[in-house]
Amino acid sequence: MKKINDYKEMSKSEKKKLQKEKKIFDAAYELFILKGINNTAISEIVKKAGVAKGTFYLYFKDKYDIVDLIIIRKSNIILNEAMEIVIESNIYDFEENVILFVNHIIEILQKDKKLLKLIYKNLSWGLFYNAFKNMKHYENARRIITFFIDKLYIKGISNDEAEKILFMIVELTSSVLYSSIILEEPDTIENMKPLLFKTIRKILRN
Amino acid sequence: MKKINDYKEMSKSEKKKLQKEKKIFDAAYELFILKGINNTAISEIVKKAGVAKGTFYLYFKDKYDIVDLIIIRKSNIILNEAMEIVIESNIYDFEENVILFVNHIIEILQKDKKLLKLIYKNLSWGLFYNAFKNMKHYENARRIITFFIDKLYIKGISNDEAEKILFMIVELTSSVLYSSIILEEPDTIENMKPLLFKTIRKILRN
Amino acid sequence: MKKINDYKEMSKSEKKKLQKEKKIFDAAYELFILKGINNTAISEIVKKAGVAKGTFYLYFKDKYDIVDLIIIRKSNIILNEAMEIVIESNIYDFEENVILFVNHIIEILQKDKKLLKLIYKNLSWGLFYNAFKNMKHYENARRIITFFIDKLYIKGISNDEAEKILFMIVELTSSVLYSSIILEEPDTIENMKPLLFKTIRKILRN
Amino acid sequence: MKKINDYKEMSKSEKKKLQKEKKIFDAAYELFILKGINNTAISEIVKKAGVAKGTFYLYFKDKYDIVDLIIIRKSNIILNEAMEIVIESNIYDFEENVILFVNHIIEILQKDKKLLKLIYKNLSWGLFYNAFKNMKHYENARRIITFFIDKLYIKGISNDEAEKILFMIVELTSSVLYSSIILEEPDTIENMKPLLFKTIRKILRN
DNA sequence: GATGAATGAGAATTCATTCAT
DNA sequence: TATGAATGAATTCTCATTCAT
Repeated sequence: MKKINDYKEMSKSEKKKLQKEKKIFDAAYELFILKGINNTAISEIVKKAGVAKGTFYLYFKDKYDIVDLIIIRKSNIILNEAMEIVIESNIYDFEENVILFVNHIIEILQKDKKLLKLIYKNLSWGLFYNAFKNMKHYENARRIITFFIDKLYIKGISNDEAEKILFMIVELTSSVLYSSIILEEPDTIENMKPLLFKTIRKILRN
Repeated sequence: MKKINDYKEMSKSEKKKLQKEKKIFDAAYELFILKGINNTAISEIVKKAGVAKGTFYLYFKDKYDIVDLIIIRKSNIILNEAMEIVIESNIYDFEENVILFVNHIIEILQKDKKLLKLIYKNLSWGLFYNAFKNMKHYENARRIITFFIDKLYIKGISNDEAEKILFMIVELTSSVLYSSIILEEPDTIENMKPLLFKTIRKILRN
Repeated sequence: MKKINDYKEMSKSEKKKLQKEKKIFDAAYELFILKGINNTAISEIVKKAGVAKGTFYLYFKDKYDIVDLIIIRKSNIILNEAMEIVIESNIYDFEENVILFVNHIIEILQKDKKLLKLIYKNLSWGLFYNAFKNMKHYENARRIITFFIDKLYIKGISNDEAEKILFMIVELTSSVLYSSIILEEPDTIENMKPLLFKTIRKILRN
Repeated sequence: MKKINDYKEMSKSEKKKLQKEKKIFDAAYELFILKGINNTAISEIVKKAGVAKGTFYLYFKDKYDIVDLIIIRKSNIILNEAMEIVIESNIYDFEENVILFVNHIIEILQKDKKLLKLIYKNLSWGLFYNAFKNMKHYENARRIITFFIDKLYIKGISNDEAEKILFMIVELTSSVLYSSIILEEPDTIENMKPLLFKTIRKILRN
């Protein structure tokens, strides 16, 4: 079987293809962030990417195909960074771990409002969860999920329930993030944070 | 200022105007529910409403103008119903009141998935909250919000914090509702309910 | 009920609409004749007609909508002319009538090869026959068909069979016309004519 | 000149070429039958054939190049079969021979409506007639044509006229076939048959 | 000979908005 | 007020053909 990651072992044309895909992906990402998905025409994407219109359809089904990819890839990066910080902190209290984790995500998305907007409006738990659970490329993200679920299991919570708790924390966090960062409702993220963390702690306790 | 509610006191032409507005509103609602907002053209709305295209622009700025109205009006109805049930229950435990309240909302939206979809995808806390807080027509909804905030105040929670807690409960509930009813992720609403209620109780406790 | 033909009684806007339809129709006809249907873009039609692209779709479903109209209208004109000639000839022999009739059609289409091409390639008996049989506007054409069928009835041929014989004469004639005029195969129309007439006579005899 | 038929004497690479051509031809035929010519893209043909896009252009000029080939080859097969039946019948009455011949063609095309559609819409007498008259590969079909013309010659009809009569019978038959089988207009093929045969007999008689 | 990635012109269709009536 | 014909920019998507490998 062909190893996907071995960029070195790829033929020249395969590399070229990958680069072309990246060009289109990057152009789309920038435009989505800048003008929103619905206001970005494919003709703009290909123009920015410097490829022909037809080339777009060689690599993607439509705009929304790219949106899903963006969400998965970007989330993956952020989640990995957040986990990295948790590990490096050398803190072993689970509640603190979660707060640390969430806090990093907040900080990233606070800086990148556009990305937050894009992710929030197009995220579905299924897309997110299954991508990480099943796909080859997202080993790390999968490990994060498992980490949380395992920790809750130790606290006497079934895997099934743990998964649902995780889901609720994610949903609550992303809702609060979106509303407070983008709309500043009901308050700024700075003012929402203490209550959000308090609420997450409550949810994690029995 | 003209009193809006006094339908009886209106002149004939004013009544006609209101009826025309209602026709357009109703047609738009049905179509949004049926085909989604983006897939509904103004030409379809006016056709269904039986008015001319130009007439639409006499009453509304664009499609999204109507969407906001729909959300506010429909939410208002549902919230009032839910509050009615709380009052009629003669239960005076606050936690139970909230659960009863949320449960009714779940049951309504479980039956009307289309409306849930429409509301969830286009709801913003600001729209919702401010509409009820400030507008004449939504006295009841305003009273509900005040009811909750007062109850939390008695428990020693500041109005400001109470409002945020309310916000979080609303956001969490709507996220869970949407995901579980529409996508059945991470599980059906029936299976999510116990955990959702448990979580809400946790959030309400100190 | 509104009389369709009363051009005089039409409102100004109705007249305008009719003129616009005519403009598009005429432009399309000329282009179809000139370059063929498949090689004519709607953008060319509207450009030639001097209207906006959207206007096209206000009057016609697509290109082929116009093709059908062209065939029916043009056939109607030709058939009426041919019948006129039969009547004016004061010949009362049925066989001669048919030959006279067919001969006129040949002469018209011999002069207008482009129209022949258009008609032949897109004609279906159903379109043709039913249009004349049922539509208000084609009283004369209907009367022609009835005339032939009646004459054959007198000769002891059932209406049903008469209709089929008519169909075969039409099909044979149009095939021969198309092949001989457009492709000069197997011979020129002049050289085919005698045999075609002979064959038609044979078909009409018992 | 290279003998085309000697498959055995071909070099390996020549065989390979022929096989590749056949693959493309077969794929195109199936797709044309299935979806029509205009709705079949070259990319689909090569995909089905399992060759690269560029390869198509090594063997054919365009889609329509293949269409002509299909018509000639398929017609050839059908005509040969029909002739076979005439010969095997041991009937020596010419009129009966023609009817037998036409009847077989009807039966084949009645079973293979798709092929009928393809052939009819793209058949021109010239293509058909000249292919059989001149090309090496269609000796049998050529002999059939000669057979009919000879028989008519015996009846005192010049070769030239005989050819035209044949043409008219073919055109009439194919028109009736197409219209009755595909469109069921003016009636089903079963109901048209008696009249078609009667008409053909009339045409053949002096 | 064979490949298939890349091209980009071009087609059909939609639809919010305007404005003369 | 109300109408609805007209607009035309904008968008998506297709596909025959080329050409470097």
